Amino acid sequence: MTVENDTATCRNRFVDLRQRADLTEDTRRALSAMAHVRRYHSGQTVLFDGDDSDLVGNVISGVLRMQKTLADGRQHIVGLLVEGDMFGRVFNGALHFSVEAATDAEICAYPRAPFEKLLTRSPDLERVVMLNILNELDRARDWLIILSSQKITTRIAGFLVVMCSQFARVDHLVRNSESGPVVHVPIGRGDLAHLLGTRPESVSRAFHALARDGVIALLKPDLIRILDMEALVAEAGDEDLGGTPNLKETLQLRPPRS
Amino acid sequence: MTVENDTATCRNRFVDLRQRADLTEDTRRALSAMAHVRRYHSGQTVLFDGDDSDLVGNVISGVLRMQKTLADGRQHIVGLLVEGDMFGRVFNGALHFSVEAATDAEICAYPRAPFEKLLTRSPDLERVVMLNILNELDRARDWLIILSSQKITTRIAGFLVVMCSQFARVDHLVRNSESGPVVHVPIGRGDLAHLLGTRPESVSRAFHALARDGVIALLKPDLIRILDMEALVAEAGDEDLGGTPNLKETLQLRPPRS
DNA sequence: GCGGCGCATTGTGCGACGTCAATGCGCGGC
DNA sequence: GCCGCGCATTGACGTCGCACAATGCGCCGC
Repeated sequence: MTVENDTATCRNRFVDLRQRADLTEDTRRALSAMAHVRRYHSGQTVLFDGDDSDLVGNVISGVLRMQKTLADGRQHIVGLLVEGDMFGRVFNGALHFSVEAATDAEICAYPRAPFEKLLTRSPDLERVVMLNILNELDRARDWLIILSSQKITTRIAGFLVVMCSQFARVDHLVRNSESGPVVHVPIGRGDLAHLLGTRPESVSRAFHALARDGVIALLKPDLIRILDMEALVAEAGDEDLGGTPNLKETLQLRPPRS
Repeated sequence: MTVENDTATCRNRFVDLRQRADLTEDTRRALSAMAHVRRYHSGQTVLFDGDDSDLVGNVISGVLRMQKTLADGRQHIVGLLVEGDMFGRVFNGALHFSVEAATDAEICAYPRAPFEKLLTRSPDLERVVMLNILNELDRARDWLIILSSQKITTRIAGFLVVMCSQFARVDHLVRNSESGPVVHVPIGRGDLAHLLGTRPESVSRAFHALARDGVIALLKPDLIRILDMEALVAEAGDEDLGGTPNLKETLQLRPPRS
């Protein structure tokens, strides 16, 4: 059983709401009946800020970014959505941020009204959605910790740790060589700077500072090999690694305890 | 109809889960049957980090702080809980932070298992809980925006704006005089510094810088009058004020459209 | 192959925050 | 009323990140 197979299994289980094993056959059928797949190119907007959107959905492939538009026109990224993540408003009004494709992306969309209706009468779906939102909340709080530091190197290190732990289930963690795991950063320096609340120049400097210290190696601007995970975590402020008690497993790319 | 009466009405509607008008009589009765009120003194721990807690609840009075303990012993506050806020894990495992009383506080606690059971068969409660979590998520994202700036004055300004908008429903917004609203900061400089990811000295400096510019007035360390809301919002980075489209109403302490 | 555009990187000066240390202030105990 | 502790505040100094620019690099269209 290779790493690739595990990853694939993982993806099958989580990526598509309609195929999740923890939903009943009835619920899956009802979801399938109302689902439709949409494709977006990098840069396209999926949902508009303030939009009283009639759409909920989950990401099938690619990366979406959630961003707030400030009054002065600047935009701040408040989170990334990767394969399997849900987005859109359930139950209450307008979005407080817009959702755009950070890469070419595929989503599975559900019209809101029937989705809510199904949600109300399907405890299994309710549970899945609630867990998804709670997970999202945990991720947001992890970001809070990362952003609470104002040393950029710390933020970058925290970002990389989160990429390793949270996104390991999809293929942003490309492969595990003898030198250490290789992380794929799915967004450019500019977006990353927005995400971390800084400037592209500082992001670049922080990456190269970590590289000089032998903590990481920059294979390409968007491909980073982690050489010294321990040092990276220390640089990230010795976080308790929040929602990932099984980080060590993840980093070794062991299959999660099933 | 005075401001105080509106506020009181508001509090009756939201503070206690058992009394919420958007729950059915049956659900309220079931909640009451399993509820028990607990009191905590400032500094006491309500829930421990990593605790596989069997408790969910909501705050009746006072302020709780959610904080992560880092590996090196430092603690970082990831959010505050005020009257009406819910806390605790629904459906899945351990907490990723501890919950402590920031002031003397009263909570209404429910044992987790029966609460979840009730949740599964009560769409009205499900909706209330889900909205609560979504609200929490929005608040976390507002914090993300605030923390994404590393200018401390901006963070402080953002904090004050959030205090005005999000906590206006409880009495942290003390009163509205001719000179402007007065905000009660329910935590000390040290905690505030933890919350904003900085040091008490910098918090102090930022407050006094805003005071020098005539934006706020420091009545007491924990009592702040907003003299120039427009300047404060501008200083906060011209945020779109996230989840508070009715901020202007709130700041004028008008009753919300019912 | 060539040119152009966008993105990443590198260099420099200035301003802001952290650190360390000292002082002021308020409140509760005695 | 007095004392002492904890918290808030203020000051001096070093470091780090931002602003502003310039340069290098890769990719795409022509």
